Amino acid sequence: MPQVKETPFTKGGSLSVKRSRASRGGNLQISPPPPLSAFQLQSVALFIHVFGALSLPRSIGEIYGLLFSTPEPLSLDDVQTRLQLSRGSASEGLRWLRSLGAVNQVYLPGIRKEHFTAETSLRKLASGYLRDRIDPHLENGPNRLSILESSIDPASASAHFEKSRLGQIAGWYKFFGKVLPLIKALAGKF
Amino acid sequence: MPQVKETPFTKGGSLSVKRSRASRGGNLQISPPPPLSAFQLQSVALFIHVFGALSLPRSIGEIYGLLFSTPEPLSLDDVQTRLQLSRGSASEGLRWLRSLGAVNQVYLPGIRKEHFTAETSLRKLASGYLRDRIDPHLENGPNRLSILESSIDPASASAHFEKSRLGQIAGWYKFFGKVLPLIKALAGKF
DNA sequence: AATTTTGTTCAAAAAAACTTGAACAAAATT
DNA sequence: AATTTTGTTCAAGTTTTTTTGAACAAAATT
Repeated sequence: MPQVKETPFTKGGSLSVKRSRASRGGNLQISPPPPLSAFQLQSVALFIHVFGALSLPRSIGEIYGLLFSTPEPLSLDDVQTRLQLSRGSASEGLRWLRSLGAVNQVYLPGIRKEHFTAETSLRKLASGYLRDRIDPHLENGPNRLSILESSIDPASASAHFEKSRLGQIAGWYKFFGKVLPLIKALAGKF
Repeated sequence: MPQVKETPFTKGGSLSVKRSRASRGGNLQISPPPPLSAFQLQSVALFIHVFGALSLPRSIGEIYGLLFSTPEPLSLDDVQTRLQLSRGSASEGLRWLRSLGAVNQVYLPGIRKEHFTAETSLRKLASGYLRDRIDPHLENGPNRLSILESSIDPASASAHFEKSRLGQIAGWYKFFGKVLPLIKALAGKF
């Protein structure tokens, strides 16, 4: 049954990082990754947990946690080296966070690399999450309902029961149709 | 990056079941599993999808979908044979659903096996889910916040920034503390 | 009290999700 | 236009989650 992972990083006091290495291309000279501050480490742990509650992968929590706890915008490379994760994870994780609106792209004058910061507005975070992860399911609702409806044989003995179940589901969709906008609106006030 | 599985069962028209067998103990005589009606099959598909949106396992969606679409209470064995899943999955899935309050236990006079029906009250479903899967994280909030707070070195240059982040998170917790009860209350009206 | 029925548990197997890193593409610099 | 820098993609590898099924436990029936 479903549950949230518990790892060294997630537990209160742990202050070290534990992943296997990746060093760019043929780069022989690796500058030592800048160690994370206590605040950064705790933030990363916190967000691994929070994102885990939504069944999102660890790397996403790590990345958001790092950006959240760092005043300056960070580049892909910064994220990769500081969290010791692969380029692939860093890239895809950042992209996912960006698409959700949880991470902002910052253009620094005179610097080529793209840089990123954490979006902290609850309104943007909530509406991004709902838009990307929940709304699509609701939009499918009417379609799914009609498929279900067409599977009822009106002549059968169970037709009455089945129609009442159908009504039930319709009510649920209505509920979410009302509640989600409400949540988005309320999030704007925090 | 995170996504929802797409399987034969999940797609619109598929009307067959596809899992490897399990037949009780040394039972040589297997009665053929009663085939699911079109309505049941579509319901199962629907709930696999809905539960999948919450990253819950397929078997949970199947079980709830079957109970939802069946007028009579079903026993563990009924569930197992009709969905062609293992005893273990059926047992654990039912237990999980029961603990959430999404499935009700029904005692049928004169019948030994426990029987189950789907709970369809939105209020009970929503509050069960929130209670089991979300509330625990919020209860941890204050604790996590204080850990984070204690990781700030007040003398450091970044202390100001870090404190503002801390305030941010505190605001988020407050938001959820307000919104969750509201959702539960609203669910009662549907 | 032996047997049968019913339900749970958990180690091992299977499936799904996540991560890695090397190959590729695109853009900027030399 | 060659080279370097930066970023993405995706097949293969790893880890985690889910499922299976056989062993066990508990209760009821014979």
